[in-house]
Amino acid sequence: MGIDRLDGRIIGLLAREPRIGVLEMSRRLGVARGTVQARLDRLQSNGVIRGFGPEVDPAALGYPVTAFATLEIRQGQGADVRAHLATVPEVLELHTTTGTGDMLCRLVARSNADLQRVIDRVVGFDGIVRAATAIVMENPVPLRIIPLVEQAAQDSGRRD
Amino acid sequence: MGIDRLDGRIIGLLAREPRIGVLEMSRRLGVARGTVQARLDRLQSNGVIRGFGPEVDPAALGYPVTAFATLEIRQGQGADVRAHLATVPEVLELHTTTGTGDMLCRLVARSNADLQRVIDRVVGFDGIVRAATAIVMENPVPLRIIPLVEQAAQDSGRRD
DNA sequence: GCGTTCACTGGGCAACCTGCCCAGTGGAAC
DNA sequence: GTTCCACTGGGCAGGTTGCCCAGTGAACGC
Repeated sequence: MGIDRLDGRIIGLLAREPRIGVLEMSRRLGVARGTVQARLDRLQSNGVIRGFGPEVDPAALGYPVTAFATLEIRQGQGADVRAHLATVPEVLELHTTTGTGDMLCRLVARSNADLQRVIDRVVGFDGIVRAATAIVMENPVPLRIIPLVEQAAQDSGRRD
Repeated sequence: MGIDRLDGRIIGLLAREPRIGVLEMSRRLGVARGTVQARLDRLQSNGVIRGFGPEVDPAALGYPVTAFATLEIRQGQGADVRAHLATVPEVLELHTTTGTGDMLCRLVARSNADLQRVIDRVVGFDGIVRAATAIVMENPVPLRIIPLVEQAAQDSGRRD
């Protein structure tokens, strides 16, 4: 567990120019191609790099509205609620949490009006007692990982 | 705006096998290579596909704890708070929202104890009045987009 | 000290894919 | 009917990948 500075630079390069290729990376980093290849293999088998899936923008797909819903679940209904929410395409992610609610989910919708439909579908299930929804207005910091990668690379002066 | 079924299948293929390449995709989808290439170009210039950055797992990086913090901001301090939070590597994303809080941010930390340090750093800023934190226990639905893509592809029988 | 292990280097090879080009076809819109 | 557009199927040079190898140097255990 943990990454060193070279790993950090590899991830940084990939994040900035995803289509860059192993050869070009080795040139930029000043190391042999085999080294970059080996590092990449290790990062992937480590699970540090989970994959290279396309980043799809829900807004461009016609779903410009994002919201977070805090759900309160009836005792013992957790599994059913999870299964139900997994069937709703507009539910982009779901977490179970400590705190006031029991679950937190990220929703998208075609419009504010459409959000009502989505929420109705989400809460239209027996195990859900209450839902509190917060609509996202701005997204000053979009989901990012580079600063954390750099932090992690700094923290460990280790080789692997 | 919007995608058709072929676009949906292209995104689906890419999501399942990100390293697949245009040629192999064209074979699987039974269309000409140029078609897939043109579709991909369009999806990217449309902004539907934002990129192909590596998906990095914070847990594998040594940050297994995730939390969501709802922040209450002093009037007129929004911009300063945004700038402050952007400098904290453990802040993975930040949204301004309607509802009880003014902002919602996703945090990671090395441990529950470390989370205290992160929260201290987050709220150790003048413009933040109050913070409510919910620690994530489980993540039954990890961030996903495919179901929504399929929904969007269904909805439009359109060519583009 | 001494041998082993491991990561990295720098090189080479065939196979494959990319980016780019082209002419031809079929359907839809005007 | 004409034009426009997406798609097809083909070809080409250049670059990249995946794989292999021997040699080097540093760290480790004995």
